[in-house]
Amino acid sequence: MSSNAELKKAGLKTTLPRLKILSMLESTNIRHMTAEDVYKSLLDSGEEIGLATVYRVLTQFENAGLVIRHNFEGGRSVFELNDEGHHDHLVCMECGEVFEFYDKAIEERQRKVAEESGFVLDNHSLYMYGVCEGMRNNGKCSINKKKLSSVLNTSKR
Amino acid sequence: MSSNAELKKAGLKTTLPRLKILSMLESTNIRHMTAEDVYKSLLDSGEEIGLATVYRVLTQFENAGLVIRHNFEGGRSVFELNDEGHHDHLVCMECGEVFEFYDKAIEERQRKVAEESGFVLDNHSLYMYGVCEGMRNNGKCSINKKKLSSVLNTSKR
DNA sequence: ACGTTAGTGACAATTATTAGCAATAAACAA
DNA sequence: TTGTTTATTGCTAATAATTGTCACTAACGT
Ligand SMILES: [Mn+2]
Ligand SMILES: [Mn+2]
Ligand SMILES: [Zn+2]
Ligand SMILES: [Zn+2]
Repeated sequence: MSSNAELKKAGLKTTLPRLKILSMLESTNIRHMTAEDVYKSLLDSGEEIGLATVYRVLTQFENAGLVIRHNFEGGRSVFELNDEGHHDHLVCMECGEVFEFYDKAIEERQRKVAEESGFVLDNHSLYMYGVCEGMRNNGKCSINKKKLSSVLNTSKR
Repeated sequence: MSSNAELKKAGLKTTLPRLKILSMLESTNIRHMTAEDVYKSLLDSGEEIGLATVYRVLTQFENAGLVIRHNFEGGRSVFELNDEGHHDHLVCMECGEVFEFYDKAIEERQRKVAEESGFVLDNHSLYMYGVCEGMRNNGKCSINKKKLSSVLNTSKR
């Protein structure tokens, strides 16, 4: 489906900034970005969009279900396109690499726990932090460090 | 063990502010508090401690393993005493109530997933968000709302 | 008690994010 | 198309949470 149609389906007027942000998210090879990452990425490709607009649009996308917002350690929000189904995250504290996974057993147990506690679940986040194989073995990760910097918390950047 | 000894064991000089914060955390019936909650709670009991000191001390406690920092939805850090063992959290988005749970199966699957991905795990956080039974049934929760306000994100307060 | 050094308190500075508002640009009917 | 309406944008200013600075104190060891 075209970005244009995606926006329409989400009930959002198809404006230039929204189109640019959405198609950037769809074409980038970095799945998890902060608002500022998005802003800079657009700047790099010659698109001038105000930072405030980026924040606004990302929040609108979140409410529309187009993107997912994450609160990894470190405080700032990280966004990813909501294209694949639900999954959870493994974050390397050394290089910032993010591995995604889905574990049926975990999801089922979560439902069970919520049910037993009388909760009606809306959503959940499971973040696991550690050190990836690459960083342990040869101190270098398979993916571009610089680009992923935003996932690491401030003290480590 | 006395708060005094706890600090010593953690390698922290036993100062008045640290003692007050630690013993407050040990005696309060609110397990999850923001830095400002801690600050105000101390003020209420007549203890004057600078907010910056509260932030500093909580971070020191975190590094020493005395407290755990949480990043629930909404952005701000929430702290709890690291006295019981590890557990995960169910947060009610209506009233802010926090339920704690521990699920062996989930923990085991997490270890498995990490291992398979080549990660050496350091820690993890599993937060589930929903609506608790009390809020669904009669719109009122079993615990003091005002005191828990800090757990809810800004837009809902 | 005394001196050394880490810790504190008040306040300034940052960082991430949001609010306000005049200028634009979609949508849509004429 | 063109004009009208109204949402959206791009500044910039404002907040909220947290951290940095630095002179003043208070622990700790002697
Ligand atoms: Mn993801
Ligand atoms: Mn807890
Ligand atoms: Zn999950
Ligand atoms: Zn757990």
